[in-house]
Amino acid sequence: MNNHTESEENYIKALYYLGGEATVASGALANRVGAKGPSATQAVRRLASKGLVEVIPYKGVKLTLDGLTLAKHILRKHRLWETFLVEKLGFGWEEVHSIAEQLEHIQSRELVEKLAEYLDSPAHDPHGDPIPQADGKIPPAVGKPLQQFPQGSSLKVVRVEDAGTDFFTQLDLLKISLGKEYTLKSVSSFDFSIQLQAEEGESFWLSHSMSSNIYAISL
Amino acid sequence: MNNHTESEENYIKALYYLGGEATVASGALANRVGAKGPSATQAVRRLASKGLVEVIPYKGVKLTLDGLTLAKHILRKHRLWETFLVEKLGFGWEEVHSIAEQLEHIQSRELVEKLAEYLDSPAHDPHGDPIPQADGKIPPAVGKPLQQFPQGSSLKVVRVEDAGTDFFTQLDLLKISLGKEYTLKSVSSFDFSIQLQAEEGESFWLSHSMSSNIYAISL
DNA sequence: TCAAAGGTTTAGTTTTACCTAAACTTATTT
DNA sequence: AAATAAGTTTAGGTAAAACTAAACCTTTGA
Ligand SMILES: [Mn+2]
Ligand SMILES: [Mn+2]
Ligand SMILES: [Mn+2]
Ligand SMILES: [Mn+2]
Repeated sequence: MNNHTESEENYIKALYYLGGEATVASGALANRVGAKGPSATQAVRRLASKGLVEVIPYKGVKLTLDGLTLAKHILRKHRLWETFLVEKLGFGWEEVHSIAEQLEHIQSRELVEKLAEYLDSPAHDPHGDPIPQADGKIPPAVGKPLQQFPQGSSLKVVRVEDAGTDFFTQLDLLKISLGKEYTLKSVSSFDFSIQLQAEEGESFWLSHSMSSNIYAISL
Repeated sequence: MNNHTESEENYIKALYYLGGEATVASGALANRVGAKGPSATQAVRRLASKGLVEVIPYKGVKLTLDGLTLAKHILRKHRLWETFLVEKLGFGWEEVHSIAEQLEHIQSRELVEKLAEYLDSPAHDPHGDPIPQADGKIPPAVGKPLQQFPQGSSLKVVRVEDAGTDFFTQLDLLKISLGKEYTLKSVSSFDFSIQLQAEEGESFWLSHSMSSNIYAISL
């Protein structure tokens, strides 16, 4: 009941990402793990025989309680490792996801807890995503997309979507990072681009595709 | 030419452990990786097709230059991770080997080098074993077994053999660790046990099986 | 020298994990 | 209600990585 392959764990994590506790179509699952339909059908059957998921043929797949617990544990490891890579090793936030994709499968309860302690039991990873805690509780996802703030608001960036390398590069070019504070000067009603103004320094415009992946709280 | 499975890497590492650049019998290899003969024969054929080893049927297997390079790189990762686990996360030196056995397979050149830097480019792991450097060079293995010191020598413990959990537990009970200095008071000619005396504190006896796994340099 | 012993490889299975092509369900549209 | 489209599962393969049993080399000792 405890030893899972890397492939199994990736399916479990995908299931959690796509549906949480809800039912997910096998095609969506296959797509998420980068496999074809029949591979997912088979994989899901292996998982069912281990009690990690429930399958209703032609209807969909759902995590069991055991599956849910495992999913959150893997996500915990993924995000702790991302935090380690950025905070301790000095990686940029765009580089860590693919390495954490490997590290999340390392099996050692003691390692996870020692790592968490070493990082001061963080509640959020370098992208602002909540890190599931050892007891399975998940801190709330903070912030809302920049669009949802009215003109003139003071806000602080607290989270960014993992929208690929180019997105992160653009963030770096614009010197946007978690914790930065801005005033939302204006919103274009033509293309929904947004003008931000930092404490000191000139203001700049953000395209809709950029701003929709940036989350903030108001100050 | 660059992506290897965990199994492949374990065979390569075993080959290096058993023979270095020399030829190794398939049975010894199988034994080392915890598999049966036929599994090793097959594995070794896969490795040969990737140019990592040379096989002469019924004679033995040998690492190619590529294989040797890979072996040292895996060992580098193994020992860097062991160092990390002890130095940064506070693991005991008996706990780290099995976790490093997993971590050594994480693939990211950048991660290895950032980790090494974070640890101040150590030359030796927590057991005193040399860590292969990025360029493939291997620092000399330091120390010689306690038996080889004459009575009255002043010595410093610099390395211990990985002789299993019970050995490490015993070391901990006796408060022996790397860097500790002792005077070798006497050697029993009956059972070859050794009497050590720390700077301050009472002296104590070490059985031959203990002392033969402890390496030191003279001061 | 040649026959037994020991070690290695071959042959044939199993499980995981992927694939394509074909068959089958379900949902939608006429 | 029937036909089509979309999505899912079945059928049949392949490759890695392990196993057991049987055949095959090599070495050695009578
Ligand atoms: Mn990530
Ligand atoms: Mn993964
Ligand atoms: Mn080790
Ligand atoms: Mn290993």
